[in-house]
Amino acid sequence: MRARQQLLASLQAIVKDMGLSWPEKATLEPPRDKSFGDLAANIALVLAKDAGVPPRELASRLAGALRDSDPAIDAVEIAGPGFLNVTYSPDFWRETVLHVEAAGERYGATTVGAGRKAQVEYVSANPTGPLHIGHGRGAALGDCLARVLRFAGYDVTTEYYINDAGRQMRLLGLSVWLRALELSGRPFTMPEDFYRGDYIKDIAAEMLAKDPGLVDLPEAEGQDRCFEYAMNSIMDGIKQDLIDFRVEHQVWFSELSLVREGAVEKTFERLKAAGLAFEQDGALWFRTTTLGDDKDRVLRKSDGTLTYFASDIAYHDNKYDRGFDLVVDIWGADHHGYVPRMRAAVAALGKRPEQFDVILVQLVNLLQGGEQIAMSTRAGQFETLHDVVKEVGADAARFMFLSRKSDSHLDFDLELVKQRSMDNPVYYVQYAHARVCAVLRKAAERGIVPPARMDAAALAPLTLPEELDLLRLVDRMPDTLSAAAEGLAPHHVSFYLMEVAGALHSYYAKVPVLNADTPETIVARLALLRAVGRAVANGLNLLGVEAPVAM
RNA sequence: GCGCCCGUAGCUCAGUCGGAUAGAGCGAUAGCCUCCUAAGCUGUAGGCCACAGGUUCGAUUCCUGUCGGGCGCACCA
Repeated sequence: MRARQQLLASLQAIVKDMGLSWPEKATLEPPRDKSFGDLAANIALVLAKDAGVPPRELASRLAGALRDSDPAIDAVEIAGPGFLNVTYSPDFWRETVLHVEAAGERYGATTVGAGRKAQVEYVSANPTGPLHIGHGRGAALGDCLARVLRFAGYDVTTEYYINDAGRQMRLLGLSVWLRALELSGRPFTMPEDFYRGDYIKDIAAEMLAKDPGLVDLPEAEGQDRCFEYAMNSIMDGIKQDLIDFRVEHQVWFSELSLVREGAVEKTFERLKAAGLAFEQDGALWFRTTTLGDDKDRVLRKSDGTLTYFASDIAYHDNKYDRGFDLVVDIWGADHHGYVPRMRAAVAALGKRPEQFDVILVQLVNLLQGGEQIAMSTRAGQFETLHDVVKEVGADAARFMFLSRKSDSHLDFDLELVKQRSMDNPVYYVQYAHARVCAVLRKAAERGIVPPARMDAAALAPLTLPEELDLLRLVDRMPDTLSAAAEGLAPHHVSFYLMEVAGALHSYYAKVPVLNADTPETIVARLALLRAVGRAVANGLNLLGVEAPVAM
């Protein structure tokens, strides 16, 4: 926000001149009530004690200095216990259009990330079956967060961790193998905990069609082959589902590769050297209790196999080795008990707590017309991400996922998501963009095209309160986006867009653009709409939602 | 039993580092197309911010406790 930055600079200079230091608790923010001006500062309240002056008196001194310091400021008022309510001039707000025009597709981008390397790991579902709706939420969130972080100046890498080394994978191979035996009429017994989904049978049938001799192989080799084939087949499906959902992963990282390269053993040595690993009851333990966990954790089980945790530590070690300053993991909320031990691991690797973040995504409740759809293994009921995206479209699904904060439960109602109402705000926002485009298109048909770069003076006809409101909103965009990045909270983007869309629809209904009184007013209003449309388009792009030019 | 998350309008949810009179949509209800896209706009009703204490100039926000809901508490992943 230009206004915020400018005011911050002015106030900081004034406070410094008074021989005082800028307190951390000072805030500058748009007040709830518009009559309180454009920005409210609590600096006098926070600083009063240090200055040894009552808040209102300090506020009065600051106000005087502020009025003299910046000609763009129209008014400074002292309110309540000592707030400074600052109002900027209409000219100042009109310049917002010029800033949008200059920045174009980059409008809203900031440099708060300062080029720091960040990694976002998300989805990372075991390749034992297709992605379901819950994975979709994590996928949308991770993908959007990556875009938001990039826009805020981070150097972001997106990654999917493939758990291809554990017990689940052996079980997958076994399940396919047994199905293959079944399909070939060979004797077999199904254990309790094998994978039962129909896709397992499909994979087995597919393998037999290509190689009927499969079932004649020795058991170990057959199961190995089944595992490899099944995993690749399922991973291909997962990758395609993610592509269809417009979700990007730049790196596909194999757990098995860590084990094979000895990275896990190397990590063990590291922990042992730090005195954090010990043997007990035939197992290798990690003393996470000294680092905030509530019990110690096993790394290598007494049967010699590794725990998932062991390779996950090695994986995170690998991440930091690749130079990431910030590592963000997105997990299902049912894994929250795993957080303390991972934090302990990161600490053991010598990293600061702020270099590691976990976003826990709450579960998704899939509904149809208010009725809960059972997430059973039974096929056909839109339980997979693929089916849901096919049914409601990527735009609506993404927007729905991204308009809740991640730690609240999400009711995903297929009927509502298909509806064109405010229950499904994606249309509301997209419609705002389409409307802007429609007006600009119609203007062009009449031969009216505002210059790509407006002249400041040509914006003077923008005097209505609604127009200044729109400009203030657009000016706020960079702040909103950087807050979303720093808070790892993409839902701020969605809410911001709904607010902008609301202001635009309201303006559209109330103020004629093409039928304005003078040609100068028409051009100025077109330029305003174009700027608002640009802001909406940039925001939608961060959500990975299309900004249609017509609806 | 212990730990984490949640509790804000009838419903679904926002509310940033503690700020001024508590926010939106849906639903309810009353209106608005001779005029740039009605997938829209304008009004009205609707609140003990779960409850009780504490911290301070000020608490929906921070702390403690209680109640209610969800999820964890593996040599599973």
